[in-house]
Amino acid sequence: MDSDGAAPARTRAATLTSLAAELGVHVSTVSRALSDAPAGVSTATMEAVRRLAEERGYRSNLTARALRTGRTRVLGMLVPRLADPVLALLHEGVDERAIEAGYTTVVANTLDRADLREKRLDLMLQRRVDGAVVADSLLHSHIADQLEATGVPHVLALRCVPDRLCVGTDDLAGGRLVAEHLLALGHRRFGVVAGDTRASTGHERTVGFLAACEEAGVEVRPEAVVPCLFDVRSGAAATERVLEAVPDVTAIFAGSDNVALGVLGTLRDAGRSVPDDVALVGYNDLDLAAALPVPLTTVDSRILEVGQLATRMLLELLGGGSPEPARLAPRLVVRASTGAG
Amino acid sequence: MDSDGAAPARTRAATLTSLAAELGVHVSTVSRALSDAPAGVSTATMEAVRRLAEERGYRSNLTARALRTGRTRVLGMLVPRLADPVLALLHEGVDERAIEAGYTTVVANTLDRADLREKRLDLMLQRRVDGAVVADSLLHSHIADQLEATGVPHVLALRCVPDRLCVGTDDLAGGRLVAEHLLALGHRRFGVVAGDTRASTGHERTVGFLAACEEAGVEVRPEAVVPCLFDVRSGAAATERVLEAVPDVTAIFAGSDNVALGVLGTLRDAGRSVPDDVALVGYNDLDLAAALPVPLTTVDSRILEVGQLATRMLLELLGGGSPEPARLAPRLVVRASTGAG
DNA sequence: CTGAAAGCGCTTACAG
DNA sequence: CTGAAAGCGCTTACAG
Repeated sequence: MDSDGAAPARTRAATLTSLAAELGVHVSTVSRALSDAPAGVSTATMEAVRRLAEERGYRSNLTARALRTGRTRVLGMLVPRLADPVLALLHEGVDERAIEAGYTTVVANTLDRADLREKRLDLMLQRRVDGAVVADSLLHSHIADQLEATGVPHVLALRCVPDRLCVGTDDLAGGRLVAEHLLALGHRRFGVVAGDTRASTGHERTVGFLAACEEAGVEVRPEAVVPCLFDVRSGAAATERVLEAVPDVTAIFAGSDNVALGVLGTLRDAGRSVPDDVALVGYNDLDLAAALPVPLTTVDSRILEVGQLATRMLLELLGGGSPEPARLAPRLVVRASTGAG
Repeated sequence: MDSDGAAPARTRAATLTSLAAELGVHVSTVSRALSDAPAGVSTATMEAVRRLAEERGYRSNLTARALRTGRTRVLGMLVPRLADPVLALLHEGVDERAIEAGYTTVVANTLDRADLREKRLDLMLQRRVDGAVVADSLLHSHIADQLEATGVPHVLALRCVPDRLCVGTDDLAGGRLVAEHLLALGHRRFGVVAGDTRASTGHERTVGFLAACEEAGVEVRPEAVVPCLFDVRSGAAATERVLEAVPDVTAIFAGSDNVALGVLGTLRDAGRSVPDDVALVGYNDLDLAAALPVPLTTVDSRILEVGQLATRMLLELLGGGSPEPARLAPRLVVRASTGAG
């Protein structure tokens, strides 16, 4: 560390004005010469300006530019929790496309708490984000309305809300895929560790699953469907209740891969093996699903694509377009946890 | 979506100037009345100003404030990849403390690639971040020097570099803990799936492990130590080489829990069970370690605390202080994958 | 092709 | 306690 004593007096950063002064031209000339699409600037001055800018290590001040142009080129992103691998992946898709388009992404954890969400959203608005990707919607909350009221352009991602611009996976179809797979294998006694049914994801996956069961004439008792948070611990606890409700369960549908990990732990502690005693299906197809000692059958929910598409739609919105809501088709990925392989 | 036709002409956002005009006072008065520590403002005007601000939904423009004050109150964060749960956790610690202190965090993935790192860092500097937390350092790269050259205050986190302000875990000690644990269990034939040894984390964990083995008079052949990336797939591939080098291996040290997941997959495919045939130890103690069907012995590397501390140090730096580098003590967490329980 | 001016929204010494 | 002015660094019509 600074073992060489006091930091050297940091030289003031170069500005358009300082460059202009040094070159003896007007600041507006420098601005034009350095702009992405230089219009009406002689090649000679352009070269001179760019050379000096390079030499002085000039870096444009995006704060000043934002104030002047009224556009920050910053996109906000609201997520329940970025440390959840599903949201991390979504963020990756969003950020990738944002960067490509010259935008910076700012992400905030809201932990599905209204108070935090409000604070973080407020801060984003103070920072004047040009738009927002919102991935923490709950079905019966007012977040979508609040957002609408702020007037900031936004698109919901992953978790949808009726009648709102949203991009997600078709979770109803995903739930159906799981049920059809398990029914085809001959299973009839089901448990559902549903994940968070306040969110459209957990809700629709469960509804799709149950609908397919009903159509097949297979009853799933209400007590066999237990909601929980989308994390390992909560999934493990919910599984205990499922086992109480359906002691002779032969197949469990978990609302996410993380939840499935919790299910796995509880089954292990209960002395039941997968898939011999109980078949297990997760959701999302995270990396870990394939890596588990017993690879997990799951549904590829195309999170990365959802993130990319959400950004594309948001940018379209910012450009004055009217993007259509979208639901990507989920894909069943069969592995050993349902007896295959 | 906007089924109700064209968006309503969005009313221009309130500004200090618009509030001042409406109240018939000077803009500077409004600014003072709304400041966090209002100095020299009558209670009457303060109340009037705040009431109107509330009514008009005034939100201060942080972009303008930043330009004026020369401080953005934004902290940058450079990580290899946020979708890696270790970095996601680090970010959580950083962001938590940053928010508390009134700062916003901006994070960028550099994928351990020099070109991306340079681009993302440059963008951060154009955004005039007040400081940066750097978690993507490599031992023999020039990133630390480049950062120093930019003059932006920064602290390295997790991955350290000699003679630089850094906060991380004592990975030498962590590697030793693992070796001592396995030696005490009687193991003598080791494999190391080291993770990325270009980073201090992977490097020091391995060096600590080998040093403890050597002191115990136990030889670990060079071919038994295989570096890889800190992800599942790369860990799985490296394990194959370890098994070739030491066919009768009885214990494997993985440089991270994710790498351990890869090891697990390869052992499974090779028909070797954990812990009966091979004992396995990971590193980081992510949530998934405890949740695995065979719970994973690992080292708690206190990632969240590292992130919190890194921010604390950075803020201290910004305040003119001279924080000391820090290395948190790691803790061994013994579970079934090494035969316990 | 270049210059001069205005202004984005704020804060902060400086007067009074 | 309040007002008036300056200025952060930029961009963009408007002249010439």
